[in-house]
Amino acid sequence: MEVLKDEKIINRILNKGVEQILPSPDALKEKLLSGKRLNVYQGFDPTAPTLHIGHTVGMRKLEDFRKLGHQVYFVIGDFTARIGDPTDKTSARVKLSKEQVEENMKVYVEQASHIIDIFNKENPVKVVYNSQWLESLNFGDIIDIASVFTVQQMLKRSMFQKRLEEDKPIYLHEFLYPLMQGYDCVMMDIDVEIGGNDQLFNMLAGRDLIMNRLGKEKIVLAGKLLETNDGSKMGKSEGNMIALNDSANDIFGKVMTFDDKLLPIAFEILTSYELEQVEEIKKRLTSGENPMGIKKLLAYEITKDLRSEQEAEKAQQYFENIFQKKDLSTEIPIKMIHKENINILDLIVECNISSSKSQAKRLIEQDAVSIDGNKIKNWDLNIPLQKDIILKCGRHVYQIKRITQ
RNA sequence: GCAGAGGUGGCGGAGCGGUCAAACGCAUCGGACUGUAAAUCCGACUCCUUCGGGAUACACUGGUUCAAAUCCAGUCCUCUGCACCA
Repeated sequence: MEVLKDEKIINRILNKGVEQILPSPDALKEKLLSGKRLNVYQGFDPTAPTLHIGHTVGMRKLEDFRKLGHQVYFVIGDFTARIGDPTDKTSARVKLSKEQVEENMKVYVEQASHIIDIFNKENPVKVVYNSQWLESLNFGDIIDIASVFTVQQMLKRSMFQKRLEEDKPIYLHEFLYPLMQGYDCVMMDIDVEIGGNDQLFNMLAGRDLIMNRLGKEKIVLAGKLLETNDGSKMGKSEGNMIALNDSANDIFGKVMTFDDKLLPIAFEILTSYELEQVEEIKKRLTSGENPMGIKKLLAYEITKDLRSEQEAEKAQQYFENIFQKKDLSTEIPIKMIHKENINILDLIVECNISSSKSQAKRLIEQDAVSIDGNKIKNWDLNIPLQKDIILKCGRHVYQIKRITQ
């Protein structure tokens, strides 16, 4: 396949959502203009049962490279996942079993295909598993690789520093993680590696190794992370981590809980908006426009890319009806109950809103629960299921239907 | 191996014989206010309950006591220092 030099795409690769490019943006630009077909990759460790929205940032970049005709590798880090990346962890990570990892990676390619045209006819992406080469390394090979790095180099990492200060253990195998990632690069003869900025250290390790082994300079492209400099961010701990297997309604809803300050960065890294359009958004925000409307636009864009236009439209309607107009008549998740009547506590537990009856009881005491719009005050209430009812509990809404057998 | 310090709820971290389901902070969840934003305020935050209570919990296992997260013994684990350096 011929390599294109589309100015617009190249510009996007170099600037949009980029935190830093090493050794320099010019070095990358030069390679992109050289006409040579580059080997580009990002690794995804199957440590969780689903990819999340943070992963899509790199995937969009990969797609741009693919469009230009470069060879893109979608690397599933099935081996590295079992070791555990120490990045950002102030304590050692529990190692995953081979079975867990296999279970997790099942859906990764399918999910990624929403963003990357993996099976494109002209220029398909190569999906590879790093256990393919890492599993067969022997101790001699590993020592060989390890000899390229120094302990001082490893200890530079801030989270190792932190653990040293806190007298927490650093296990030897944790030093090996960047080496493995570096070895991936060598095996695929990588020209450009893409990853989040938190992956910088690991990616740089690969630079050293590939220089040592193949005598060539790998370019590292570190993407921006979804956070603001005052600490607002999206993540699991914020409760609004968007998993790629979330429903359209959930994706839309979770975006709506983003902190306003995240809007510009979110448009830049999570949507297909061009940088000029992102500037436009920023202007609208500073001009005093209600951020809510802009956030809806963001939610729509993200939902559309991850699902489809139709689903995004439906999700927006759902959101507006349920949460803004407080109209409970539109489509809401349906829960089937096989009984004629049910205790309110059991019902809440059935719907997975809370995991225990005690907790459900507390929710009722806190005025969180309503049925058909009426607040529930007593926890010993029996709910007759002669007709469908609407259960609302905090931000969860369910329509309850009875199944007659 | 020796010596010292230590292991408390999702996390950090008090408590050091009864009033401890465990201070305080963070995170989380509800409510108020809103835009399912932020900020702020209020409340909740082991499980079960016939709502009176009950059952488990402070690394593990035993013991002492009317009574243990708190005292004793053993076990496991972590950290620090020293020793060992094949």
